[in-house]
Amino acid sequence: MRRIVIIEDDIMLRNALIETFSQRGYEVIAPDTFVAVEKQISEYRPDLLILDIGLPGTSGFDLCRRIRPTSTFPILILTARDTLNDELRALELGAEDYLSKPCPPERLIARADRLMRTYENARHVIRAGTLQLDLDSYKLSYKDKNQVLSDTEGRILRELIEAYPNTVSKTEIMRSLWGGSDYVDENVLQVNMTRLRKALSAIGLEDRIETVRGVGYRLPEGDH
Amino acid sequence: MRRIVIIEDDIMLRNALIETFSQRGYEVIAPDTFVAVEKQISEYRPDLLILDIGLPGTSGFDLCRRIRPTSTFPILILTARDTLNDELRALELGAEDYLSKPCPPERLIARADRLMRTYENARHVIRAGTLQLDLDSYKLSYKDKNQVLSDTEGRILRELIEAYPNTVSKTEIMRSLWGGSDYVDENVLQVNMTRLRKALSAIGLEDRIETVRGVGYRLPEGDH
DNA sequence: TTCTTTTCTGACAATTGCTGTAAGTGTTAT
DNA sequence: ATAACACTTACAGCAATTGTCAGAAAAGAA
Repeated sequence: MRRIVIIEDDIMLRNALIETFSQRGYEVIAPDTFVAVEKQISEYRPDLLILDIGLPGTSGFDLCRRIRPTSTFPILILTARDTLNDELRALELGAEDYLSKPCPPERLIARADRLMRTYENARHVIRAGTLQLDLDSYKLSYKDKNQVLSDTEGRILRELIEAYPNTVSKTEIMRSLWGGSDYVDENVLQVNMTRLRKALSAIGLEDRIETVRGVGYRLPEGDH
Repeated sequence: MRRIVIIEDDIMLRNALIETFSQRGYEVIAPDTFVAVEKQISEYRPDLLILDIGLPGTSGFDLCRRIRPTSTFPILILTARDTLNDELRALELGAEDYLSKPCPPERLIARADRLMRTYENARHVIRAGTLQLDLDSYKLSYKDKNQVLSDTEGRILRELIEAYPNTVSKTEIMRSLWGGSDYVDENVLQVNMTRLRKALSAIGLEDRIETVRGVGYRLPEGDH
């Protein structure tokens, strides 16, 4: 069952949207408070986010900007603000579609369905900025370049991406991949970090992983 | 450089579109005849297809229907037909976006850019009906299921998908993968076909590959 | 500047997965 | 019934992966 998160402050419209999509067999989550909601949205791991722009205490533009760097689900803007500039701004911020209210339910459904279908393959992809990792194949994509990682390399990079932009401790990585360091030498992590860094270099991602001495590793934020 | 194919019968509009996108640095191909044009379109391997609906001798709907089963590029409909039913029909046939004329150039560009960005990862994906194969990782996707194939399995399936729904001869597959049968036993193909079929079965694709006795193999059309 | 701690690197060997060969079985057409 | 074609399983060799080892390099503390 696919999950849709709806961020809409108008109570009647929100309820109508919940009804529209629930009847179509979607699981719908529609928070009624919107401050600092982006963490919740990411945790819900929706297949689609339907987002209004005018929200109390924040704006859909701000939410979009904060969500996009790590999300792999599409964002559909549904708003009463009908100017071309607003539409262009939303698309620039990473929204996939921009619809004006009022919108006939069948049109909204058709566009929503199409977005979820297009993003079907992104369900197993995680990302950090411009770097994406497919969790089934450990294929790493960055700009026009791709690199298939080995299993161990892929699992390490996954830990870093899922924590982006925070630091992951060596202890946590050792626990996740080898169940701790009781049965393997701790150097196994450093050796595989070297191999992973070499693979990243092959597609132009030199120095993408930062060592935090005495703690672990992280993918810094920035122009990547 | 990204390539855009434009299918538009109105000469002035076609030229305006060519100018709009060429100035943005895209390679633009805009045929001026439209009968049996879908084969050309597929051969161009565009990053985006911009398609009118009203065309002499055919319709954008028909083109869309014929192109979609094997394409991995997005289709953006640009039309004067402004009814909700036409939009729904186009989306149903697999179009990714539907814009009405007249459309401000900056809006068209923004939507086109967003589609090409979304489809960035599809540049290395080929498909046959509902079956998709990533050419970098040989990850096979079918409905909600995925399977990473070995190198040999992937290369064989690629031959079949690229020829879909036609038959590929055993000779052609042998030539493509092993340079013919001078240096390997011909049974190598049957053995690997068995392995490939086993991998397809793992994700619900029993009997997807059809043997054409004395000739080769093919992926039939149908409800797959 | 020196010393200690931490991290990195290259080489090697063991393990695992891949893949062609061989032999036998099954299917289809004559 | 027979021949031709296709499929399947097991085996062995090869290639890729991955942990260990030893030494080098880098960073921080004294």
